[in-house]
Amino acid sequence: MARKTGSHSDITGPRVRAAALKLFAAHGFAAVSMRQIAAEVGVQAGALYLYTPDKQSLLFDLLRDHMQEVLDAWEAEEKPEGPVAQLETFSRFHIRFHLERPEKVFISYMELRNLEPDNFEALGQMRRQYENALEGILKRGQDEGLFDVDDTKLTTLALISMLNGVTSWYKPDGRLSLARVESIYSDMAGKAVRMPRWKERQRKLEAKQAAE
Amino acid sequence: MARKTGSHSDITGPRVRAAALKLFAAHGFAAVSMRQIAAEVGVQAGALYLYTPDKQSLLFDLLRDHMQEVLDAWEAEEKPEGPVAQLETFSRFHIRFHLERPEKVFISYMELRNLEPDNFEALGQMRRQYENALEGILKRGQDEGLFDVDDTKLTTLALISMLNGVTSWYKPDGRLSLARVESIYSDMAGKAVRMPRWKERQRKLEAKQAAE
DNA sequence: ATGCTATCTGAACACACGTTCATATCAAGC
DNA sequence: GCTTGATATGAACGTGTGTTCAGATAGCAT
Repeated sequence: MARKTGSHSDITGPRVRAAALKLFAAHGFAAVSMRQIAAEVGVQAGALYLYTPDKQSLLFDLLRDHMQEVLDAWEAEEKPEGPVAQLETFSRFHIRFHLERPEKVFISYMELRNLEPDNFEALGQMRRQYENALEGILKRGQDEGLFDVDDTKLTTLALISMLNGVTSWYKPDGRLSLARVESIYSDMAGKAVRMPRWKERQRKLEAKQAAE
Repeated sequence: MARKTGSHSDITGPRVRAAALKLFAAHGFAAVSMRQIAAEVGVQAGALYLYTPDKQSLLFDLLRDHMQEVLDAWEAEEKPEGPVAQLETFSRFHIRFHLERPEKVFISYMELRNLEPDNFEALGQMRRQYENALEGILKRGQDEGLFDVDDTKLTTLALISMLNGVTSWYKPDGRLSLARVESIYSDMAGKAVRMPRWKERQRKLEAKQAAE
């Protein structure tokens, strides 16, 4: 018995990806079998190969599509003027976007090592592109004397690590609302890099003295 | 041919754990076979069972021993007076300790889900104990008006996420020295939670006005 | 009603898995 | 030198793996 009513490629295809995402996130790529994925979809294992050439592609497609989504979404995000406001926008965007897709984020940072070298490299490039968006903000802020950052590359990674951490404990029905979490994190990020007022005053003072 | 010269339990046991650690960190628990571990040690798969009851215990023992090491090391660490200095000590300790054991840290945060429920729970308790050390510092700092933290629990997790992130990019022979990384991170952590001076002044002002 | 094609089944392939165990080998104690 | 016990082998067990494929089924076009 094949081809049940209304069961088409357009339906099964997405369901395969959804099942793979769910199971990879829960148990890890290596620990999930094609038969488990098939069972989740309600199909035999052989049928999966109508929708993916192999297991590895199933993982890679999920990761690549996710990263593309992140990049597109950040591209589309309305950006305010000035590094300080932009950093807040980035922090809030990152938290919100990632909390809305916890499983994709999870596998994106967990399963990279299960990718074959070529696929790994492709993903790494996309990730670096995203990191550069944040580093650009930090650099501009530093040039304008608004941020006090020792090393922009390192700080970028530190901030992203911090923001990513949210996915490992946040529960939608937990103690804190999404809006609250957004605020707290973007606050911490801002404070971690902002030029302290006393340092700014000192800088101006020194500039004055040097001019005399 | 068994029992080669000088080949004893005292030698092979640690070598088994070392091989398991190395391979689990590189490819993930589920993706590593007992035969691979045995090959790394230079022994047949069957011999591993003289040193571990099963594969799961191999993982759990690694994770538990690591967490115990962390807890003991922090216990032994000399702590200065005052939350501000203590936070710096904690940050520096965390960075240093974890960068010296990148593989153990990696599997500690990656392979938790491969633990059976009981083992998972045991590990979670140890981890919470460590987090409480940091949260204690934040709480005292907040009580003394030195820190400006919205939610100590959330901030604890955010800081630890940030500090942990270092393990995913740091290379011992890279651009930045361990000492430099320590400084940058502990600096960011401090700034992220410290009470800003203008806010402190405002607080004192308001207290004065309320007294009138 | 018939044929066509997209969709799926179910069995099979070769291989790898974790684990067990009878057997062999060596180092040390008497 | 012989026995003993710790340490290892290597084959085997049953189960599960990713993947392939001939054949079955069902909806659509004619």
